[in-house]
Amino acid sequence: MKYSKATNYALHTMLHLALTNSTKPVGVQILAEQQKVSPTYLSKILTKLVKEGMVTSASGANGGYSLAKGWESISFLDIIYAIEGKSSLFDCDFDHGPECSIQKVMLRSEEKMEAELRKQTIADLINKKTTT
Amino acid sequence: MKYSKATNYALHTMLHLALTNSTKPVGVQILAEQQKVSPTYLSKILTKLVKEGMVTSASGANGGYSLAKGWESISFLDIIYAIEGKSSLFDCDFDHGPECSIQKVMLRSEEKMEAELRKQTIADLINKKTTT
DNA sequence: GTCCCCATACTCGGATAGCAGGTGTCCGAGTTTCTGGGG
DNA sequence: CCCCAGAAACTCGGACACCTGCTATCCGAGTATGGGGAC
Repeated sequence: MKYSKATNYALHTMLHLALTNSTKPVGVQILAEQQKVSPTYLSKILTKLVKEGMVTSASGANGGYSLAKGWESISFLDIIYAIEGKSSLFDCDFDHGPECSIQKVMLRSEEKMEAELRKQTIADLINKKTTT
Repeated sequence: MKYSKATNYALHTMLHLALTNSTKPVGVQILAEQQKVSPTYLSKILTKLVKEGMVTSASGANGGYSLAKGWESISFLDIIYAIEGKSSLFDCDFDHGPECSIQKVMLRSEEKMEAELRKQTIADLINKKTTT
């Protein structure tokens, strides 16, 4: 089990957008060059973030992506959910009674991680001096 | 990102073995029947647990698997590691400096979950009356 | 009655296909900008 | 000098292959059991 590379790209892109605090959109090619990814692939990933309302897309020349309003409150968990989906990490689809004690343990543990990811925002990283 | 089904099978099998507190080994067919899985597939999974020293395998007639000594201290995390591997959930293989601030956040969150999984043992579930 | 041997049945374990989801790529549609000619 | 039209360049977005890793299966090797015959 691993987080997908797409999640990594999404997180780094969000951080990059936040660091370059530009009012103008940033083109995909710039962002892709930073991470050594195909621009078209990164575009596909960013589409998901747009649909979640975290970033806005601008068409045409000098177009690109920029952070949406209220981005300061976007947490790591929000980004991960946008890419990986909101479903639980563990699904016990057996039929042993209404509640599976194992699943309860797994979900409780997962909640611990999510709680931490929910506290951490992209904005937090900027204050601490970061690497792109 | 999801936990593999194999992990689910492993956890349930461990719980089942712990509940049937038998000194005699339990055959794969019995265990597989409980979870509606192919016996050969379950065998493959249990092999990993054997290599980690959590269960012991007995060949021959009336053979099967049984919990190893000291099983009371086996945690969820031990089982998950045995199946999923011990590598981190998140790998940032870029080259932006020696430390990736994003990865640090991810690892810290992952640690929260692992700490919870490390506290939970199979033996804990038995005391609380469980479903197979 | 006791011991030994053999056939049997059951088990484990590694090697082998099938499939799904993530990874990556390509091309078409749409939009803003810039340039150049005409008024 | 100002305005409008057209072309161009750049962008986004959905649709299409590839490939690693999980899921599942099959078959061979090994071992403890149980029965039967000999002593």
